[in-house]
Amino acid sequence: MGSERKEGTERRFATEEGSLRIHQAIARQLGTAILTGVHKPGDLFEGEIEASERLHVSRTAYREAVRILIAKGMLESRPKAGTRVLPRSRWNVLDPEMLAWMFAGEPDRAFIRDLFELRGVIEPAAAEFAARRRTGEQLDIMTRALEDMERHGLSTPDGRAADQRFHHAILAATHNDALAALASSVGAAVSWTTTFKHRKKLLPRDPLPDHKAVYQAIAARDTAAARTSMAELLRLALADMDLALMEPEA
Amino acid sequence: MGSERKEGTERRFATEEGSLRIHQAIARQLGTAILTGVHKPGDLFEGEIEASERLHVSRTAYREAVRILIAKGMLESRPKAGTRVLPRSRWNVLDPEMLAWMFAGEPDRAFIRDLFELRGVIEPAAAEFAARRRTGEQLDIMTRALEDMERHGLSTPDGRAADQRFHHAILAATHNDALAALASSVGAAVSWTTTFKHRKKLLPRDPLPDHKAVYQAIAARDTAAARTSMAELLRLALADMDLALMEPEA
DNA sequence: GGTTCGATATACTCATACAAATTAAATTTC
DNA sequence: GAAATTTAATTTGTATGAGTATATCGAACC
Repeated sequence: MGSERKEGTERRFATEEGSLRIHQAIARQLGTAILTGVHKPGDLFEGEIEASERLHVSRTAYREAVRILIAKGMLESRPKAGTRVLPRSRWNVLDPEMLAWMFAGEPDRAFIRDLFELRGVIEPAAAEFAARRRTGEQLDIMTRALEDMERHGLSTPDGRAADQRFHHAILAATHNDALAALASSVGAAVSWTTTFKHRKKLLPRDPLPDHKAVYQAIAARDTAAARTSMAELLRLALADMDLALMEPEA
Repeated sequence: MGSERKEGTERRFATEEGSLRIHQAIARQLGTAILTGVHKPGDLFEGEIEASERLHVSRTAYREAVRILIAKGMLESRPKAGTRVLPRSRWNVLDPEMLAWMFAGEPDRAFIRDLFELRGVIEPAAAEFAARRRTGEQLDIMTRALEDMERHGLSTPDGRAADQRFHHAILAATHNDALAALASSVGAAVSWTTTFKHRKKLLPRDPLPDHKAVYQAIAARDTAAARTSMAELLRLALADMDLALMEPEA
């Protein structure tokens, strides 16, 4: 036991695109397992030696993976006590990487609802701040994003990326780092919306006019209009979303 | 070179309270250095060997520290390219641990302002949701928190902890995990408010009536009143805060 | 029954060796 | 001479084994 590790080659893990270091791959694997409920809060992990052997990685790599998850509030580890999953309330569910893990698989519907509710709270206010504080450059970014959205349409990845860029630009234009930090969370919700709606083949409404209304309000520095138009955009998006979430899985 | 490591004892790092593992202590040290601008975005770190030797820790421990900071979006590392500080926009500034590092030292005033603005966006909405969805148990928690606040006063650590518990309970009562994840961010702002005001010796106003108004609205399930009373609480707190921030450092 | 104390399991730290990956330079080729 | 290709060098990444520190559990002891 110990001479079985001699190949020494091909130690990479494929993912959707590109490859990850081992520790990162393990972190993703464990993180996903926790998010999907394989390991529940309070559950105790096996020891480092067992775990690393079972996963066919070194203790070093495994430990670094665990460090990552601890940094995200998912795990806790103490000598003798072991490594255990923390209560959900301690997880940094807004962490960009964690959101990526969630949305790589089939994300929890309740959490999508929560994320949408958060959008509803954040984005109208953000739009108002953006209307007040945006620079010319930031407006240019929104202009281009909107153009790209129109050119590619929301059915293409390029179009969806442009959609995200638009919302991201608004948050950046608030000139508030704390709000801007929520960009990835909002982005995850944005991307999921169109993905979901598209999968359901129900594109009942062209979202572009809504976006343009927001854009024009921000361009005109009309704070009140920015807020209300963004709220309206979200209200409609949420309605579509709720409709999609109601139905059983395709 | 190599026989100098023989003592083998007393390898702990003291902090305000308790002790940290080495990797965590290094992570805190590096994280704080980045937050205070010692290492700026784009800056390249020294190599792992140099760094770990300079800090008198093993490469393993140093690397685990770096993994933590990477997990929080502050660093990036690639073979040959080295380890460098990411742009501020990539930092997870809402991460609880990161907030703790910030507020251990003298936090950036601009960021405090941002955090307060975030509170202004989040908490009124949260109060409204809480008024609609709170359970009896959650209301009990608020009740006790308010009692503790009244008993201890905001000048004591116990009182301030109760203040945080109150706001935390409201976020929990939204039954929205995404909103609840912002508890630590809001909490940091809450705690800094009273600390700051107290340091300045300007306690012009008893914040308890404001809190009671919010509490009663939530207890009565009056969503509109919950929102407006929370907004009012924050408006007043912000006014005090701005006043304190205007003045030069004591 | 509570308290102290010791054994034990577990994560933590260290040191060293080697592998992989990426950048940069050197070389070839057109 | 410029572009593509190969080579080399540097840095992080992974593996392994030995030893340390610490929290928990159980037993002995008030």
